[in-house]
Amino acid sequence: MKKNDDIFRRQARVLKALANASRLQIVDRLLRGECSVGELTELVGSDRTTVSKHLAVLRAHGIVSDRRDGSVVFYTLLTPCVANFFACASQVLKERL
Amino acid sequence: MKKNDDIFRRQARVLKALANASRLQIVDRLLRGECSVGELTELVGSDRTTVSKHLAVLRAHGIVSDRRDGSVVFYTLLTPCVANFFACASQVLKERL
DNA sequence: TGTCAATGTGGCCACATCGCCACCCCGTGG
DNA sequence: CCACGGGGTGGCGATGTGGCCACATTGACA
Repeated sequence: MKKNDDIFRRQARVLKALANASRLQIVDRLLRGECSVGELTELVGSDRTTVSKHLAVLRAHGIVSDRRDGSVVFYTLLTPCVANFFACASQVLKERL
Repeated sequence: MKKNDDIFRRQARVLKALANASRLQIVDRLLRGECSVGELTELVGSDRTTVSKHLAVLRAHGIVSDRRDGSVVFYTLLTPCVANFFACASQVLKERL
Protein backbone atom coordinates (compact mmCIF):
# COMPACT_ATOMS: atom_id res chain seq x y z
CA MET A 1 0.00 0.00 0.00
CA LYS A 2 2.45 2.61 1.18
CA LYS A 3 5.09 0.71 -0.74
CA ASN A 4 3.06 0.75 -3.92
CA ASP A 5 2.52 4.47 -3.63
CA ASP A 6 6.26 4.88 -3.46
CA ILE A 7 6.72 2.82 -6.61
CA PHE A 8 4.18 4.95 -8.45
CA ARG A 9 5.94 8.07 -7.24
CA ARG A 10 9.32 6.84 -8.45
CA GLN A 11 7.95 5.87 -11.82
CA ALA A 12 6.22 9.22 -12.06
CA ARG A 13 9.51 10.97 -11.40
CA VAL A 14 11.18 9.09 -14.25
CA LEU A 15 8.35 9.93 -16.61
CA LYS A 16 8.45 13.52 -15.46
CA ALA A 17 12.16 13.76 -16.12
CA LEU A 18 11.43 12.83 -19.73
CA ALA A 19 8.13 14.67 -20.10
CA ASN A 20 9.63 17.69 -21.81
CA ALA A 21 10.10 18.33 -25.51
CA SER A 22 13.63 19.66 -25.13
CA ARG A 23 14.74 16.78 -22.94
CA LEU A 24 13.17 14.28 -25.32
CA GLN A 25 15.08 15.89 -28.14
CA ILE A 26 18.31 15.63 -26.13
CA VAL A 27 17.70 11.97 -25.33
CA ASP A 28 16.84 11.26 -28.95
CA ARG A 29 20.15 12.74 -30.00
CA LEU A 30 22.09 10.85 -27.32
CA LEU A 31 20.60 7.60 -28.61
CA ARG A 32 22.98 8.06 -31.55
CA GLY A 33 26.04 8.50 -29.33
CA GLU A 34 27.55 10.94 -26.88
CA CYS A 35 27.33 14.64 -27.61
CA SER A 36 28.74 17.94 -26.34
CA VAL A 37 26.67 20.58 -24.62
CA GLY A 38 27.36 23.00 -27.46
CA GLU A 39 25.96 20.69 -30.09
CA LEU A 40 22.95 19.89 -27.94
CA THR A 41 22.36 23.61 -27.40
CA GLU A 42 22.43 24.25 -31.13
CA LEU A 43 20.11 21.32 -31.70
CA VAL A 44 17.54 22.33 -29.12
CA GLY A 45 17.74 26.02 -29.97
CA SER A 46 17.28 27.28 -26.42
CA ASP A 47 19.62 29.24 -24.21
CA ARG A 48 22.83 27.48 -23.10
CA THR A 49 21.87 27.68 -19.45
CA THR A 50 18.44 26.25 -20.16
CA VAL A 51 19.97 23.24 -21.89
CA SER A 52 22.43 22.91 -19.03
CA LYS A 53 19.56 22.72 -16.57
CA HIS A 54 17.77 20.12 -18.67
CA LEU A 55 20.96 18.07 -18.62
CA ALA A 56 21.15 18.53 -14.86
CA VAL A 57 17.64 17.10 -14.55
CA LEU A 58 18.53 14.07 -16.67
CA ARG A 59 21.75 13.65 -14.69
CA ALA A 60 19.94 13.86 -11.36
CA HIS A 61 17.70 11.00 -12.44
CA GLY A 62 20.58 8.82 -13.60
CA ILE A 63 19.51 8.98 -17.22
CA VAL A 64 22.72 10.52 -18.54
CA SER A 65 26.32 10.88 -17.40
CA ASP A 66 28.89 13.53 -18.23
CA ARG A 67 32.50 13.19 -19.32
CA ARG A 68 34.88 16.11 -19.42
CA ASP A 69 37.43 16.38 -22.24
CA GLY A 70 39.35 19.60 -21.85
CA SER A 71 36.83 22.38 -21.67
CA VAL A 72 34.14 20.44 -23.46
CA VAL A 73 31.63 18.25 -21.60
CA PHE A 74 30.20 15.25 -23.38
CA TYR A 75 26.98 13.62 -22.29
CA THR A 76 26.15 9.96 -22.68
CA LEU A 77 22.88 8.10 -22.35
CA LEU A 78 23.18 5.94 -19.25
CA THR A 79 19.92 4.06 -19.75
CA PRO A 80 19.40 3.37 -23.45
CA CYS A 81 16.21 1.58 -22.54
CA VAL A 82 14.51 4.97 -22.51
CA ALA A 83 14.28 4.46 -26.24
CA ASN A 84 11.28 2.32 -25.34
CA PHE A 85 9.49 5.45 -24.23
CA PHE A 86 9.60 6.82 -27.75
CA ALA A 87 8.03 3.64 -29.08
CA CYS A 88 5.44 3.69 -26.30
CA ALA A 89 4.53 7.31 -26.83
CA SER A 90 4.31 6.85 -30.57
CA GLN A 91 2.02 3.91 -30.12
CA VAL A 92 -0.25 5.87 -27.79
CA LEU A 93 -0.38 8.73 -30.29
CA LYS A 94 -1.22 6.29 -33.04
CA GLU A 95 -3.89 4.37 -31.17
CA ARG A 96 -5.94 7.38 -30.22
CA LEU A 97 -6.92 8.24 -33.79
CA MET B 1 12.98 20.24 -37.95
CA LYS B 2 9.81 22.10 -37.09
CA LYS B 3 7.98 18.86 -37.68
CA ASN B 4 10.29 16.97 -35.33
CA ASP B 5 9.81 19.57 -32.63
CA ASP B 6 6.11 18.97 -32.89
CA ILE B 7 6.58 15.24 -32.52
CA PHE B 8 8.69 15.76 -29.41
CA ARG B 9 6.05 18.07 -28.01
CA ARG B 10 3.29 15.54 -28.61
CA GLN B 11 5.28 12.76 -27.02
CA ALA B 12 6.12 15.02 -24.10
CA ARG B 13 2.42 15.70 -23.59
CA VAL B 14 1.67 11.98 -23.44
CA LEU B 15 4.47 11.41 -20.94
CA LYS B 16 3.30 14.39 -18.93
CA ALA B 17 -0.24 13.06 -18.80
CA LEU B 18 1.14 9.93 -17.15
CA ALA B 19 3.86 11.57 -15.06
CA ASN B 20 1.83 11.64 -11.87
CA ALA B 21 1.67 9.06 -9.13
CA SER B 22 -2.12 9.23 -8.80
CA ARG B 23 -2.68 8.94 -12.53
CA LEU B 24 -0.24 6.04 -12.75
CA GLN B 25 -2.18 4.34 -9.99
CA ILE B 26 -5.42 4.91 -11.86
CA VAL B 27 -3.99 3.54 -15.10
CA ASP B 28 -2.55 0.56 -13.24
CA ARG B 29 -6.00 -0.21 -11.89
CA LEU B 30 -7.68 0.23 -15.27
CA LEU B 31 -5.26 -2.28 -16.76
CA ARG B 32 -7.32 -4.87 -14.88
CA GLY B 33 -10.63 -3.69 -16.34
CA GLU B 34 -13.03 -0.77 -16.22
CA CYS B 35 -13.71 0.91 -12.90
CA SER B 36 -16.06 3.48 -11.38
CA VAL B 37 -14.95 6.88 -10.16
CA GLY B 38 -15.92 5.97 -6.63
CA GLU B 39 -13.70 2.92 -6.54
CA LEU B 40 -10.82 4.85 -8.09
CA THR B 41 -11.29 7.59 -5.51
CA GLU B 42 -11.11 5.09 -2.69
CA LEU B 43 -8.04 3.51 -4.25
CA VAL B 44 -6.11 6.74 -4.75
CA GLY B 45 -7.18 8.18 -1.41
CA SER B 46 -7.48 11.78 -2.61
CA ASP B 47 -10.51 14.01 -2.83
CA ARG B 48 -13.23 13.05 -5.33
CA THR B 49 -12.72 16.22 -7.31
CA THR B 50 -8.97 15.65 -7.48
CA VAL B 51 -9.48 12.18 -8.93
CA SER B 52 -12.08 13.59 -11.30
CA LYS B 53 -9.54 16.09 -12.60
CA HIS B 54 -6.93 13.40 -13.06
CA LEU B 55 -9.47 11.43 -15.07
CA ALA B 56 -10.20 14.54 -17.11
CA VAL B 57 -6.51 14.82 -17.96
CA LEU B 58 -6.34 11.18 -19.04
CA ARG B 59 -9.52 11.65 -21.04
CA ALA B 60 -8.25 14.79 -22.73
CA HIS B 61 -5.22 12.84 -23.95
CA GLY B 62 -7.28 9.95 -25.27
CA ILE B 63 -5.89 7.53 -22.73
CA VAL B 64 -9.23 6.62 -21.13
CA SER B 65 -12.90 6.81 -22.06
CA ASP B 66 -15.97 7.11 -19.86
CA ARG B 67 -19.23 5.18 -19.92
CA ARG B 68 -22.28 6.23 -17.96
CA ASP B 69 -24.51 3.63 -16.30
CA GLY B 70 -27.25 5.40 -14.42
CA SER B 71 -25.56 7.76 -12.04
CA VAL B 72 -22.28 5.87 -12.02
CA VAL B 73 -19.50 6.59 -14.50
CA PHE B 74 -17.11 3.82 -15.47
CA TYR B 75 -13.71 4.49 -16.98
CA THR B 76 -11.90 2.23 -19.43
CA LEU B 77 -8.32 2.22 -20.62
CA LEU B 78 -8.40 3.23 -24.27
CA THR B 79 -4.73 2.56 -24.96
CA PRO B 80 -3.61 -0.56 -23.07
CA CYS B 81 -0.18 -0.10 -24.59
CA VAL B 82 0.56 2.37 -21.80
CA ALA B 83 1.36 -0.74 -19.81
CA ASN B 84 4.68 -0.55 -21.62
CA PHE B 85 5.44 2.63 -19.72
CA PHE B 86 5.43 0.72 -16.46
CA ALA B 87 7.93 -1.75 -17.85
CA CYS B 88 10.06 1.06 -19.25
CA ALA B 89 10.04 3.04 -16.01
CA SER B 90 10.86 -0.05 -13.97
CA GLN B 91 13.77 -0.84 -16.24
CA VAL B 92 15.14 2.68 -15.92
CA LEU B 93 14.83 2.52 -12.15
CA LYS B 94 16.60 -0.83 -12.16
CA GLU B 95 19.44 0.17 -14.48
CA ARG B 96 20.51 3.19 -12.54
CA LEU B 97 21.63 1.26 -9.47
C1' DT C 1 49.96 36.02 -16.26
C1' DG C 2 45.65 37.43 -18.86
C1' DT C 3 41.95 36.45 -21.89
C1' DC C 4 38.63 33.76 -24.09
C1' DA C 5 35.53 29.90 -24.77
C1' DA C 6 32.71 26.27 -22.79
C1' DT C 7 29.74 25.05 -18.82
C1' DG C 8 27.47 25.14 -14.40
C1' DT C 9 24.76 27.67 -10.76
C1' DG C 10 21.72 31.00 -8.23
C1' DG C 11 18.17 34.05 -8.77
C1' DC C 12 14.12 35.78 -10.77
C1' DC C 13 9.58 35.87 -13.20
C1' DA C 14 5.75 33.95 -15.81
C1' DC C 15 3.27 30.07 -16.11
C1' DA C 16 1.50 25.37 -15.23
C1' DT C 17 0.25 21.91 -11.90
C1' DC C 18 -1.78 19.80 -7.63
C1' DG C 19 -5.09 19.32 -4.28
C1' DC C 20 -8.96 21.04 -1.82
C1' DC C 21 -13.40 23.87 -1.18
C1' DA C 22 -17.77 25.41 -2.75
C1' DC C 23 -20.96 24.86 -6.05
C1' DC C 24 -23.61 22.95 -10.14
C1' DC C 25 -25.54 19.09 -13.01
C1' DC C 26 -27.98 14.83 -13.50
C1' DG C 27 -30.18 10.52 -12.28
C1' DT C 28 -32.61 7.89 -8.58
C1' DG C 29 -36.07 7.17 -5.27
C1' DG C 30 -39.48 8.70 -2.40
C1' DC D 1 -42.47 17.78 -6.35
C1' DC D 2 -38.18 17.32 -3.18
C1' DA D 3 -34.02 15.16 -1.15
C1' DC D 4 -29.99 12.67 -1.85
C1' DG D 5 -25.88 10.75 -3.89
C1' DG D 6 -22.47 10.17 -7.79
C1' DG D 7 -19.64 13.22 -10.75
C1' DG D 8 -17.94 17.30 -12.84
C1' DT D 9 -16.24 22.26 -12.91
C1' DG D 10 -14.49 26.94 -11.35
C1' DG D 11 -11.51 29.05 -8.41
C1' DC D 12 -8.16 29.44 -4.79
C1' DG D 13 -3.44 29.03 -2.55
C1' DA D 14 0.80 26.44 -2.50
C1' DT D 15 4.22 24.40 -5.05
C1' DG D 16 6.90 23.13 -9.15
C1' DT D 17 8.72 24.13 -13.80
C1' DG D 18 10.85 26.59 -18.06
C1' DG D 19 13.60 29.95 -19.64
C1' DC D 20 16.60 33.87 -19.37
C1' DC D 21 20.15 37.01 -16.96
C1' DA D 22 24.31 37.71 -14.30
C1' DC D 23 28.02 35.58 -12.25
C1' DA D 24 31.43 31.84 -11.04
C1' DT D 25 34.39 28.12 -12.68
C1' DT D 26 37.46 25.64 -15.47
C1' DG D 27 40.63 24.58 -19.23
C1' DA D 28 43.07 26.17 -23.59
C1' DC D 29 46.24 29.24 -25.39
C1' DA D 30 49.12 33.26 -26.05
